[in-house]
Amino acid sequence: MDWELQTVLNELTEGREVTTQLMSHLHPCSSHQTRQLLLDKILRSYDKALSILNWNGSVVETKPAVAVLESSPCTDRSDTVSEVSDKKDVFKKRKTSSGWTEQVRVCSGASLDNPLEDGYCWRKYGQKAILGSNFPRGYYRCTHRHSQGCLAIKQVQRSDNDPTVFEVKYRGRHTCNQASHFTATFVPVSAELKEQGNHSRKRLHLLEEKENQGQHIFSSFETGLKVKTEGLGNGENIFPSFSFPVEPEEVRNGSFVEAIMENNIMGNLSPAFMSPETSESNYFSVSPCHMGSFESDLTDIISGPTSVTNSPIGDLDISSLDKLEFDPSFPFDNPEFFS
DNA sequence: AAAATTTGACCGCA
DNA sequence: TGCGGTCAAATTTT
Repeated sequence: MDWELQTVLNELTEGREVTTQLMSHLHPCSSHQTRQLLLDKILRSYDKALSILNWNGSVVETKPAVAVLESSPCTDRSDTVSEVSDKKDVFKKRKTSSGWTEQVRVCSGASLDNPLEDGYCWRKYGQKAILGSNFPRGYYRCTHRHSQGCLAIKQVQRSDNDPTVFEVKYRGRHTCNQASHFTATFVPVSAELKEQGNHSRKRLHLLEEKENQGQHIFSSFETGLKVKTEGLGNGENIFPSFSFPVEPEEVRNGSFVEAIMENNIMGNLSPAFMSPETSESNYFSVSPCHMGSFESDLTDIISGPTSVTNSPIGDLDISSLDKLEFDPSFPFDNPEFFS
């Protein structure tokens, strides 16, 4: 069966199941948070299904309003469109709004090149030399594009002005399970910290360790990590990013979440990982001395917001419900989180 | 063997 | 026609 059709069916089915769950939670004893989570879950499922059937549909409407650096609006001719239209004429997907959901500037002195790991699994599908740029632009799409119909893509390009800076542009929405998993984990953390006056970043960006194009030049003299978030100057920074020293492997095998929980919620998170509360540009660095036992293998830890369209609320899924029910320390009782 | 990356070809838009 | 974005075969990595 066509993967998109299957995805639509799955999402609609899930929406129905979650709706059923919600019904059981309409009892007065059920918490408001739980009901809210279920509602968000439902909306997310429908949103995903609709986004496949019609790109111009509710996706745009339900996207969190996020300021975007549309420095290089691209055409609407994504591979998604062509792939889909090649397979099924009934699925005509076109975006009316061009442009990238966000742009993140990521600095790293350790390993500077290439795909910036951000908690999601990306598959590189192209690289292009850009006119006027010293460095090529890498094109990535979500690894789960075909398996789960996740349409998120990103571009990574090293800055000409500052070669230690990577400009990452995200586009599309992470609808894969991976997205749900991460947002569900991080958002509450952020909410709690915000409540306390600290302001951490929600998302992770980890630099991959690949070396090419001579980035060793930089890695030899700088190990500090810096993250700069841009394009979020709408007053409400929906993507306060979050940085954390975790090896990419941990991200992929799932232990990453545990690491976050242990190091952040359990109170071991270094203040260095906390981002200053600036609505326009979040910029902080992580000194190697904060990395503790991680530092031997950890060459890069970079953080930046991930796709704007990954609404933290909307991406919550059953895994977050599990946390709600089984992890008393999880700050779900924070009203801000559900607002 | 499977997954991921590389890289030249191809395509559409300006 | 050139450029940016994507495709897809070949190659590399896991």
